Amino acid sequence: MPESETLVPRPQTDRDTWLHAATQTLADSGVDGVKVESLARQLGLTKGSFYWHFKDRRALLDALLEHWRAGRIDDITQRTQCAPGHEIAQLHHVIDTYSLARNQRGMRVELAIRDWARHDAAAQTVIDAVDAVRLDCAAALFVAAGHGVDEAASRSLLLYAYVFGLGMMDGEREALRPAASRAFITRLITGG
Amino acid sequence: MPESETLVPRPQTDRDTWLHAATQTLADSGVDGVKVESLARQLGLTKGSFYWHFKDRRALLDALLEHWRAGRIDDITQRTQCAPGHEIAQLHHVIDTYSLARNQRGMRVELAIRDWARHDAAAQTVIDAVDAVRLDCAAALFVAAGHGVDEAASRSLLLYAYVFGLGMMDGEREALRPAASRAFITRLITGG
DNA sequence: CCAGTGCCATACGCTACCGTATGCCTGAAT
DNA sequence: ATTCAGGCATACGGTAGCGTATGGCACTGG
Repeated sequence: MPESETLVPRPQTDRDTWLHAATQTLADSGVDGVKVESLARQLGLTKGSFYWHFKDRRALLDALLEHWRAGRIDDITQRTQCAPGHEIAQLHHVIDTYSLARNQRGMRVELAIRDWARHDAAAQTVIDAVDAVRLDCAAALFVAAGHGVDEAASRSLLLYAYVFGLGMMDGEREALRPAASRAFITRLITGG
Repeated sequence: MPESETLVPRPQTDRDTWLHAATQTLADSGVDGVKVESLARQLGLTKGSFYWHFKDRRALLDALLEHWRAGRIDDITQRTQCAPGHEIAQLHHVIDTYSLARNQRGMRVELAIRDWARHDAAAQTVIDAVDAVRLDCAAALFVAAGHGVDEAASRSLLLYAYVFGLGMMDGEREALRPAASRAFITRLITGG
């Protein structure tokens, strides 16, 4: 990843290296797997580097949360915009995006953070914020498609509970589910 | 907890004390929170006791998994039997059992094990076995209610993905969801 | 040529675990 | 009463991780 076209003399570029490695480890092993010395070994560095970029381990975790929050909210607002009349198709696309296990890495990060949030208030706050945006945007699409407000909220909740529940149950091997089954479920959720 | 009415001279009763405490900690803090010395402190004992009952920490975790597996499968087979003609009502009851957050402790244990299963093969095996039974039993109910086999499988998957996804998203505060919303979703899933 | 700062390595003390070795105590069998 | 095993405590060595202190090195501005 180049990521080298800024005018400013480039602040914190190596900080992002640590962040990226931490996110990867989070996805693979959960929060408790994100250890300073472990990441240092993995990056061919030492703790000396880490503690120059971050105050302590908690600062890394907080930065990770904030980065994820911003990225998710951007993604959601983008993905839930569409031309009038295509709302249901857009919702189908949202479901596919999550359950088709392309970008399965995103799902693993998400599940790791959700689990983390069960013991950590900061992570829970981020999850709540992201979920609120997600549910609001999806409900807006349902409303635009002609559903009532309450029904729109219910369907949105079902939609996200389903995709995350499926991500949790299916794990890697999602391709086993026949496409016809996924399509049936998608139609049931969206009412399309 | 008395638990003192057996005829046999009572094998491993204190072993179960460790198992129970471990399950509780698993629900509260995840697998990585289940530590031998931590549990010992919590029980007012020492490691000497633990290593008499268990070979090592892994043996405790395996026992925990096996205990959970057996309990779950018993529960499922019980809960999915019903008089002919009441299949959909029974499925509604299954959904309520999971999502009504009574026995929220069960959900926390379940989520902790599911997260654990992402890095541990033994836990994944148990999860797979339990899920297979769950999906089969639910699908059998849908079939008995008159649905086709494929649709029954799809609805069963949606049912459990929703229930666990909701448990993951809602966490503790499930009572916030209006009953009407839950009822709408339940009808959508079961087709009732 | 020198000072200063960004970036990193080395080395240290501390704590929390795991697992083992061994000793103490109590109750039941003989 | 003695023996013996169940059930637990104490004590030890070993590892992994956190955070700090400090030193080195490269580059840049003066």
